[in-house]
Amino acid sequence: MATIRDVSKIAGVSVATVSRTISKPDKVSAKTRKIVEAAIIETDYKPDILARNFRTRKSSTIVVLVPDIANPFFSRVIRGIEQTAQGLGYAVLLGDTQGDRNREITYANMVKTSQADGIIQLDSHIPFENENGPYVPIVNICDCVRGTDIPTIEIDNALAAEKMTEYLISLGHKSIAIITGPVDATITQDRLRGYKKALKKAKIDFVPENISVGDYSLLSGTTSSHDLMQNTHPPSAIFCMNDEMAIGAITQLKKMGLRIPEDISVAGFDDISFAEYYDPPLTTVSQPAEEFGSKAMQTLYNIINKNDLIQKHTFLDFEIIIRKSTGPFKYET
Amino acid sequence: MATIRDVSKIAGVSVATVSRTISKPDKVSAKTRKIVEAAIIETDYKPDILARNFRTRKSSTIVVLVPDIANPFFSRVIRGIEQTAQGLGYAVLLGDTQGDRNREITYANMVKTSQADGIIQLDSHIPFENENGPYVPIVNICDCVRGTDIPTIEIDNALAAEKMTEYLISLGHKSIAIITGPVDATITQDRLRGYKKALKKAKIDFVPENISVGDYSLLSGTTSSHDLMQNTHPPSAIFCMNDEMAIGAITQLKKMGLRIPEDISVAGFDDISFAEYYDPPLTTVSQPAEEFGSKAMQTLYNIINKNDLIQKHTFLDFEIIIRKSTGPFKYET
DNA sequence: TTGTATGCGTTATCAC
DNA sequence: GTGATAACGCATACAA
Repeated sequence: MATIRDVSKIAGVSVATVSRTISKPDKVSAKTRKIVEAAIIETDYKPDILARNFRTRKSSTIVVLVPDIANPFFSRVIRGIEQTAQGLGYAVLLGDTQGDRNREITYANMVKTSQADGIIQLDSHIPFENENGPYVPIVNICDCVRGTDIPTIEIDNALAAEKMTEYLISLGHKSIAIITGPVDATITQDRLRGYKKALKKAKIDFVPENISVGDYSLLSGTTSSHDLMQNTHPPSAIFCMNDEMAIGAITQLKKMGLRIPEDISVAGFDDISFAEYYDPPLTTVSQPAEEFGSKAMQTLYNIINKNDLIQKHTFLDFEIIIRKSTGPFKYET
Repeated sequence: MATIRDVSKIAGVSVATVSRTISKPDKVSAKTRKIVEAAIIETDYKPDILARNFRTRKSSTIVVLVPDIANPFFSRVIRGIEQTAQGLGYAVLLGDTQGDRNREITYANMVKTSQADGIIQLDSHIPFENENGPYVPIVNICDCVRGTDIPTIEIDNALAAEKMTEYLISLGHKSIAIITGPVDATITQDRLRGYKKALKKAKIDFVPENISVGDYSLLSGTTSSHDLMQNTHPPSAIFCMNDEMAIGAITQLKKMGLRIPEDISVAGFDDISFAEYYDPPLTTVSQPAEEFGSKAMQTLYNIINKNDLIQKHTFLDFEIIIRKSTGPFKYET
């Protein structure tokens, strides 16, 4: 493998000039630049990235912290991150944390040791032991932490939940249950707030019984929906905080002999690819998953390279997708 | 940040001894080891990974090449890789190639430049421009290249397809269509072989018309199944090479007014989590996705570290999962 | 078992 | 605009 020294010898210039030709071409005269470039080709010189990383204390690598890569929504986000990272010359280290805080911290430490230049966090934690540590480039997406000045990228979750609830109300539903994510997550609280707001606007009493806490899994959709139907006043519509739980719920409700949407409406969140292909096709909130990733990577890039165009808070658009899993409320006959 | 020199001063030993204490503790006397360890704690010394990587020409990082991370089966495999990699002290670089050969080569070059120590390839290419280049630790999984000596981890795809086809035949089906993946993929050819073998054993003529080439997407399941039903002799069963295409197919067939499985049977491959929750629940071939990943990482680790226990060819178990999307063949009434 | 000394390949500082 | 040279922090060959 040719080194920078080999190139400098062949080009008849110093190693410094070769280095400059590569990283700051405008600081080299056109003439010597040509000579050096020729020598680089002749020697088939490839800069030693490890040496460069070591010297510059940069790795051109970012780590993405994800609770679970097998979640279809997250994997789309990661695809968006990866595509944009490639374009910007960054590699993506995968940090599947399974929600484990220690793993988050382990990965976050890779930034402190310069193994990575920044972090994209998809969960609603701050992955540091103490916030007073050294400055770490980070952006928080999808499920954002409140009360910090960490740049975030999200949709207006409260508004999205409000709109979906309003839509269900517009269909005549008055007893609308909701299957949530983990209660401590910001995203859960935001969406719950939107849900309650819509109820209040429609002068429908909020019934605590109508809330069931899920964990975003298919299974939790089935168990939660089953539980909800045991209520003294079972709901006529169920709003799930992701599509997996909605699909789990529909499966369960069908098993109980209910027809969707004639007997009960079900709505989801995310608009994963399967939503459209389900039976019935799922009414849901569509989120721009890839754009989440791409915007996050772009923002992180700006932070790392101290571009002053850092937007502290980016809101992306969501869309209510109406399909066949929701329908008008019908009184029992 | 404390360096190895700071530690050596405090401990009153040479930097070499500190270095040894960390990487080859048994080469240091118990007494000095204690002293050094105390000094490490006192200074809160953390080895500079970048310097170490540079010096040792190793990165403790592997790259995984995946055609599409958003594919639920692949994301489970990657989860398996990542979990095992963490345990072995390796970081995982994500290489979403979108099937692009140039991207594969770009990522593969990271190994040649020591930015990564090895590769796990999930697609059926060899990610090198020429095979005569320097030796690169690599393992190939899921969809394996033939005729190379690259270690592979796979299920017996031909056998799995044969068994599933046999099962459909046992239900009385004689016109069994198959929706494949890309024709040039090893996995497609293997499964096709198994399918044909089962037909032959049952003395059923192979009908080229019964093959439709898909691309593993939901959409291709719908278009392929639609096409197949236009055949002069439409099939009474469709075997799809993944669950997404099976779900796409069922959606399409239902739209055409067909009942599953009364009018037509559909089987998939992979047993993704949604398979069980579909309506009807999908008959499919279950593959141990996480185990694929974990076995691959373990094997790659052995190769990188030249453990002699490298198994060139690992076969994992599959299982035919019979659910409700397949049923007995019924003559038209 | 331990210490000394060297160098890995690059970038950055400072002269010229 | 260019060159000489000093780091960067570590691991290791070799000497002791």
